[in-house]
Amino acid sequence: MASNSPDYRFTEIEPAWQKRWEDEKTFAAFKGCSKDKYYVLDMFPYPSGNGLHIGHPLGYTGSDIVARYQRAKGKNVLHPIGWDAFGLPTEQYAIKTGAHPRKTSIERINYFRNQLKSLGFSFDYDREVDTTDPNYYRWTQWIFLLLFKRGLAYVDKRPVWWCEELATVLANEEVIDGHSERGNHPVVRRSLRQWVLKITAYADRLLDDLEGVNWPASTKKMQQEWIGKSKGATARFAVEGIDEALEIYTTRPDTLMGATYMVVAPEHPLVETITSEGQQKEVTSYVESAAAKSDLERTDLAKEKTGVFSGTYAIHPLTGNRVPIWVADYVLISYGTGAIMAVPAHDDRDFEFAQQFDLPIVQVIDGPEGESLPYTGDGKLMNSGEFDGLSSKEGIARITKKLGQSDLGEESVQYKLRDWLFSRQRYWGEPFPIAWVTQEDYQRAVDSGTLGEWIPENPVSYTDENGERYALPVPPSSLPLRLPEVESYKPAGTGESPLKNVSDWLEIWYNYETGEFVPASSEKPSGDNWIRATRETNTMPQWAGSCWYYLRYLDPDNAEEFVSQESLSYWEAPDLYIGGQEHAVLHLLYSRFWHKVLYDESLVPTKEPFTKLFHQGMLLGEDGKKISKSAGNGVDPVEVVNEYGVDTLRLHLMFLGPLEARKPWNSKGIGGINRFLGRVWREIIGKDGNLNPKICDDANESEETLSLLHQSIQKVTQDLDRLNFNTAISQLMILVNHLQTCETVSQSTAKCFVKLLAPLAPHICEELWERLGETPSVCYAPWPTVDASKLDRSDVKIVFQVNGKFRGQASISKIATEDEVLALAKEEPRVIAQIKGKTIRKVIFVPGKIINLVAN
RNA sequence: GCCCAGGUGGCGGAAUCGGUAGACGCAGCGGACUUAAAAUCCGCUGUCCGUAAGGACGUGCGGGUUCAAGUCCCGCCCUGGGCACCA
Repeated sequence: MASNSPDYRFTEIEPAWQKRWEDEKTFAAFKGCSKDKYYVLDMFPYPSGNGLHIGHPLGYTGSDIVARYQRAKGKNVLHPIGWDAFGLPTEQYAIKTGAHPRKTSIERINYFRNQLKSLGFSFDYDREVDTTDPNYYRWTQWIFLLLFKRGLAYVDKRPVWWCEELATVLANEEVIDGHSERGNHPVVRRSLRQWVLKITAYADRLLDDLEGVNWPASTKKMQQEWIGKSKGATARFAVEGIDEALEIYTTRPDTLMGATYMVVAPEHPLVETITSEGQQKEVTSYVESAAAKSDLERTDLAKEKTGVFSGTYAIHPLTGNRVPIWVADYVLISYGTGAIMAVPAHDDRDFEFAQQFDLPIVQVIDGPEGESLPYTGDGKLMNSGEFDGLSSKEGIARITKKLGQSDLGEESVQYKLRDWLFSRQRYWGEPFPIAWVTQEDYQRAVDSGTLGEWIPENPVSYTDENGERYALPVPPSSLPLRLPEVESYKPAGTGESPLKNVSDWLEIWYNYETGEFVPASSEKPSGDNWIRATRETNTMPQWAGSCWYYLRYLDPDNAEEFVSQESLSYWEAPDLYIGGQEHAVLHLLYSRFWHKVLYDESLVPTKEPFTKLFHQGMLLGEDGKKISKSAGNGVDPVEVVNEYGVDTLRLHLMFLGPLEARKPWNSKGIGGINRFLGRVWREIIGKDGNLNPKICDDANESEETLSLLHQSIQKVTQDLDRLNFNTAISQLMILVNHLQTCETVSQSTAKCFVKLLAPLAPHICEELWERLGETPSVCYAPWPTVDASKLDRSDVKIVFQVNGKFRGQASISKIATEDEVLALAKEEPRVIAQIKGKTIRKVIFVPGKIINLVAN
C-alpha cells in the first residue's frame, strides 16, 4: 500500500508503484518459460533533445494496455523499448557544440528513459537496445556483410539526391517534392559514388507476402504502389541509318498500331547516335537545359510538355511505317527502358504532346459510345489490320506473340521500386565494415581462404583517380568496426563525410585475416596478411539500425550471435506492432527486406517480421491543427501528469476517440476522466481510509447488477482485443455509475471491476487491489471470464414500431411469442393512436428486439 | 488528375449483423449539501411546434432499395492522407 489515505492521492500512489514495479522487475519477460508468449512492440523512439512529446504516450499507452491485458490473460509478455539513437539532430548538435554524439545520445536516452518510467509503462528495461552502442551496431554491420556476400550490396556512381543543407545524399523515399523529408531543405541531383542495396531483387516477394499480413489496408496499398509492379511488353524498333534498335516498354501492346512517334529521355544513351546533323544544335541545347532543370521543374511545374525532334525515324515493327523519334523530358530515364512508343489516341501524356507538336493521332481502340480521345480504357481493336475486332486483352497477347515470332519483343515486367541508396556522408552512423584494396591484394585475401563464405560471387569494385579499388569485407569476428574519434564533426566539404579527415583511420595497413589495422603512416607490421587499405568514408543511414531491432530484443546481451535460435523459436516475431503511419513505406519496407534476407540465410523462422500492424492516429493540437512549435499548440505530457496523474493522462488519451483516428487534444475533458477515477476510488475506499463499508462479502447482488457486470466483462474483453479503448472506458464508466446507485457491492464484483480497469489505469488499480486485501500485483491477477448465465436477463425490452417509427416499448419475457408481443403492442396508447382507422397489412417481428406494424 | 479513409448535437465521440440515432464524456442550465465557496450528489440538455401528453424534422447534399437506412445501391460536395509524367 502506498498510503492509507482516504483520498485519491495519485502523487503518492503513482511513484510508489512505479518504484515497486522497478524493484520487483514486475514486467521482465520470463526466460525459459512454458507459457504462451505475446510480443507487443512499439516503434522505438529517436531520443531527441526535447524529450517526450504528447505523441509518444499516445501510441505507447495503447501498446501498454495490450501488454498488461495479455499478462492478465496468462501470457508471457515481451514488451521492450530501445533507442534509435543515430540521427542527424544529434550530429548537428555535435557540429555546433563539439560534444561527442555518443555522449549526447546517452544523456538524452537517460532523460527519455526517466520520462517513460514516470509514465508507468510496463516496459522490460532489462532488454533495452541502443543502435549506437557498438555491441548493437556490430550486428548491424554483420547483417550488412550478409547482404554483401549475397551480392545484395554494391557500389555505383549514380545521380543521387544531394541535400546541401544536410551535406548528405538521401534515398528516393526521403525526398518529397524536391525537398528533404527531414527539415524540408531543397535537394539537387548529383552524381556520386554510393552504396546501394539490391532491394529490387526482392520486389516480387515484398509484394506477394503482403497478402499474408494483418496490416491496415491503406498501408498495404501504399507498399504495393511503391513497389509498382506492372506487366507489359518490350518492343524493339529498328532505327533508320543506325545498327542499334530502340527498345521501349509498354503496358499496352494492344495499342502498338497506334504508335505515331517515339520518345527517348534526354539522358538516353542513344540520344547522340540518333540525332541527325541538322538537329544537332537543337537537341544538344535541349538535353543541356533538361539536365539543368531540377526535378521539381521537370515534374510539378511542367504544365507544358517540351521536346525536340531528333531528325531520325524508327521503323514500326509490324507495319514498317516510318515513325519520328523525339527527345522529351516527360519520359524518365530511370523507368523501363527510358524510351517509349507514343500512342496519342490512348495515352493522356502522349496526346498532350502530340497536340502541342502537331503529331498524328490514330485511334486503334474503340471505346464506349461518347468517349472522346484520348481514351485510355480497354475496348475492341480497330485500324489494326489483322488484329481488328480483338479485345484489348486478346490484342495484348496476340501482338506480344507476333513481336516474339520475329524476335522484336517479348513480355516484360517492370517495377517502380528502385534499389535502396544506402550510404550517407555523415559521421553519426554505422561505419561500413569494408576495406578498399587493390585487385591484387583482394585476390590474395580471397585466395587465403580466411574470409570463407563472406566473399561475394562477383567482387564489388569502383574506379577513381587512384585506379581500381575492390571491396574486401572485414572479418566478421573483428566487428564492431568502431567509429573513430574526429576533431570536427563537420562534413569534409567534398561531398564526403568527416571520416575523410581522419587519415590515421582512413589510410591503413590492414590485416585481412584479423581485421587489425595501423595507420598507413606508420611502418607496415610484419606478417603476410598485412595489406594497404583505405576505409569507406560513407556511413549507413539511420534506417539500418531500425531494420532489425525487434530481433535483438529477444536476446539483447548475446555476444556470440545477433540473436540465439532458441530465443527466436520461442518468441518468433512480434504479435502486434504499433507505430505511426509515416513509416508505412520507409522503415516497414526496409525492415521486411532485411528480414527476408535473414530468412533466406535460415536465421529467422518467419518470412515476415510484423504479422499484425496498427497505426495510432496523429494527435492534433486543441485548435484542431497539427502540433508545431510555431503554432504553439503543443501539450507537455509531464505537465498533465503533474496536474492529474499518469492514470488520468492514459485514460484521457485513450478516451479521446479511436486510437487509429486523427483527433484533437481536449484539455477540458480531462477533468471528467479525473472525476471518474475519483468515483472509482470512493466506491472502494471509505471516508475513513478503510474499505468502503458498502463492500461486503455476502452482498446479494441484483440480477441487474450481475448482468451489467458480465456484460461489462464481455464488452471490455472484446474492446481490448480490438484495441477499442475508448468504448472499453465508457463501459467501465457505465458500470461504476451503476455500482454507485447500489446500497451494497460484493467483494468479488469490486475486485472484478479493479481487474477490468487495471490495464487502462494501472497505478490506482494496484493500490485498490492491495487495499482489497489482494497480493501480489494486479498485473498477474487472472482476467475475469464471462458467465453467460448471468449475461441475459429473463426480461427483454421490445420496441414497438408503426410503419417503421418508434411508438413505445415494453419489457416482456424474452421467450414471448409474436402473438403475445402483438397483443401487448396493441394496448400501447401511442400505437393505438397511430393505427386508428387503418388496416394492419403486415407485422414484422424480430424476437427480443422489435415488432413493426405496417398499417395504412 | 488518380487511389484510400472520413463527414453524426455547442464539442470529442457511440451505434459489432439493416431494427429505439446521439451511449459515455465535455461544455451549458437548474437543484441539493454549505454561513459561503470548492468538492460531491441529483435532474435537464439534437432542432422546431406544444403548458403538457405528444407530434414533426434530423447522421454532408440529391435520388433509390426496404416493413425499417447513420448502416446497402447510384450520382454529387467537402475534409484529411497517399501517389503523381512510372508509359
